[in-house]
Amino acid sequence: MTFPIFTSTYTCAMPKIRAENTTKREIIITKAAKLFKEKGYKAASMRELASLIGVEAASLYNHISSKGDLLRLICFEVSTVYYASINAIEKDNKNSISKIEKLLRFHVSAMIDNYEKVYVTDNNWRNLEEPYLSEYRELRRNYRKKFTAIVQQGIEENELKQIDANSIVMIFINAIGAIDQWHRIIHKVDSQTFEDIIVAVLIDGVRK
Amino acid sequence: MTFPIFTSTYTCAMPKIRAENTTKREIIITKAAKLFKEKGYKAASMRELASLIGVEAASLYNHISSKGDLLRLICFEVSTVYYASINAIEKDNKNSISKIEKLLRFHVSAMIDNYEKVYVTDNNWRNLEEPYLSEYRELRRNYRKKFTAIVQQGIEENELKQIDANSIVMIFINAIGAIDQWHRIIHKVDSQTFEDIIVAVLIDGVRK
DNA sequence: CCTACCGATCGGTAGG
DNA sequence: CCTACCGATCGGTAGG
Repeated sequence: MTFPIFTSTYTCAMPKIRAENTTKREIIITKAAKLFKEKGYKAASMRELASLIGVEAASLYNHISSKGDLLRLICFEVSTVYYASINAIEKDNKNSISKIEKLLRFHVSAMIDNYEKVYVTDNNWRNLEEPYLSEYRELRRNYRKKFTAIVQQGIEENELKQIDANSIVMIFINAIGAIDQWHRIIHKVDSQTFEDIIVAVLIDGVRK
Repeated sequence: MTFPIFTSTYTCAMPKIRAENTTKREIIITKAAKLFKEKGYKAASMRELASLIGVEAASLYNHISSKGDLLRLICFEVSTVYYASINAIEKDNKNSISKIEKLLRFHVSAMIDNYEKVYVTDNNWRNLEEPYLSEYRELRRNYRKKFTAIVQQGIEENELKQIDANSIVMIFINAIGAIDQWHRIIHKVDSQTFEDIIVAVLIDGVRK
């Protein structure tokens, strides 16, 4: 069996959010993302994080200020990367479908390359404390608005079906979460194939 | 703007998992689902649950045996409903696309009608304790296998694109989670329209 | 259904 | 980076 299908207009290799962990602080953040992903933010304890790193809990506080701070750092780092991507794509003089494809491929790549941090952000941002919670919520809302505008453009230019653009964006953003499950299991298809499948299914699903 | 599109083959009205809460025990379970959804299982406390119901925390234990038991009851109740649905659909003598549509509509309806319980199950089942965790994991795996078989049938009968069936199922199951976001916001489209959109986008996305 | 209370664990600080 | 320890909160029990 083969999985042919979609001619990629873009290759969209997204680098890791950070190339290598050098400082102790960065090691703590990375390990925290891994632990938060496995246990959930609330269920993860600073004592367990410390033991993963090989120090006592109290020692963590020489490098970071609190547990909530770890979550905040992760969420806003991910958000920054997402904004950089959509801001660049918005300025493209491409048609809507090309922009959407590029954005979908970015989402998939980001999810694969920065698995833990993206997962933690998507699933635990509600645990942020004020004022960061409100700030993050606004970033999220605004990101979705930008995404919706790109879809709306495609509807108006008759490239896409006449469907509510907001609904499409909600479906797309959720569908991409499938990568999480792809990541967990023995991969019957490689990451590039899976990316192609997601792009093909979603774009053909809205294409006129 | 209108949202035409998909001719529904099935109407698939799924009733609420339980019609009304009569016993105190059922009230506790329902309120627990609501609380677990809002705060997450770990972050929700039995004291807060008790106060929502108007009793002291200790009094809860006259009706349920533990916090973990509440989660178990919710997850396995949802699972039972899902199995009833897919077992019925499997036996249909319909083509693959009709079965998939019916299944998608069931998922959407179940998510809308039993919002809190389905949400809690999808997002908190990892907090189940053994042996229930293993049991639930197996149920989940097996459900997905049934779903995949229906998709595979469509691929082999040339109704669907030649794409890895597992990947399609992962995308579908995740995409349906969009209802959660639909549920949170001011509804620009009603639930029936949103259901139609999801079905249209996903089925056209895999249709040959 | 309540009061009273338990042992455990949490995030975080003081002080060195 | 550690030991020692804090106040708070947790799930749950005893006893009535």
